[in-house]
Amino acid sequence: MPELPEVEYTARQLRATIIGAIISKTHVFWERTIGHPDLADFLLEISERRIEDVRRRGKFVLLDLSGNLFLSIHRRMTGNFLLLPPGWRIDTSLRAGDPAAWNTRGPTFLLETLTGNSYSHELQYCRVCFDFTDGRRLLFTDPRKFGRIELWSRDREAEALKGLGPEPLSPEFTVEHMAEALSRRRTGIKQTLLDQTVVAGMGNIYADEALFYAHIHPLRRSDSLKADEIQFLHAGIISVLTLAIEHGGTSFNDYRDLWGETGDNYNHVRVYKQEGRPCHRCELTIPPLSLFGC
DNA sequence: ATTTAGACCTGTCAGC
DNA sequence: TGCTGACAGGTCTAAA
Repeated sequence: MPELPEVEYTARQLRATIIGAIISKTHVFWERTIGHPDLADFLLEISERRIEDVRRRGKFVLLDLSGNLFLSIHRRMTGNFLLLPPGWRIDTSLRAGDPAAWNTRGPTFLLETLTGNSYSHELQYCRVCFDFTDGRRLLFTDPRKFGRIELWSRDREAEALKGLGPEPLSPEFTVEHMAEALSRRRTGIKQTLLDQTVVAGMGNIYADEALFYAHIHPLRRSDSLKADEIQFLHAGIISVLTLAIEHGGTSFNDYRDLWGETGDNYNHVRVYKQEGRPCHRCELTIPPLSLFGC
């Protein structure tokens, strides 16, 4: 479940590897992965585009393309990128629309040179494949099919990304902004942190971690937080995200980097899915949510 | 305007 | 062993 740090890390890897690459052909194996425009226009418009830049906004990876276009890619739960070197043969005979491609687990890849390699599990779930003119391939794999890829004109970026709140690691993310947003919410503070209009890029892991940092219970009503608590929480969000980026993201099960490797922030998580383990702050073990203490 | 429930998906896992 | 059902997880839409 990639959140901001995982997306940032991936964006950096893509920036270092695919800027300048030209898309020669795109294969779509699960049509609903393409969210905009419709599939026919998507395939028509993306052909022969050069990748000019790689950006990140919230949990979106943005690929700027020649012709004033950009791709927005949201991995949702299980989406991942894989960059394959030249020489991999894949069976592209299955296309969106083929019952076999729609109803089974995905295309069959013929891996002549790397049989039994660590990628095989991922390849089974390839939903979209971008072929580059230099022979490399960028795959979008996504077992649960929730991920979305959209193609937009760059003048319509605001429309494509509408509803996204401030970037937590930029100056636009202020304590004042958070205080204002929290004062209008009566739900639990964790749920508010997951609202992308409040702050872009937070998910389950880093919401939990930031709240632990600030000594705030996840179920506290958002509008009950005092000024100093909001200040701590603001600092906690920035701290846990920055640290996680430095560690290359957190892998629990699905997250992989561009080469199929797991991140190592798992070893730095304090509370997310840590029930029953020793607390980093007191001598007790971490209790279930309802009893969350120190 | 905010909040909640349902939909989208499929691998995993507990329980039988 | 094999089956069933619950569950996870981010975001969007419709309904409250």
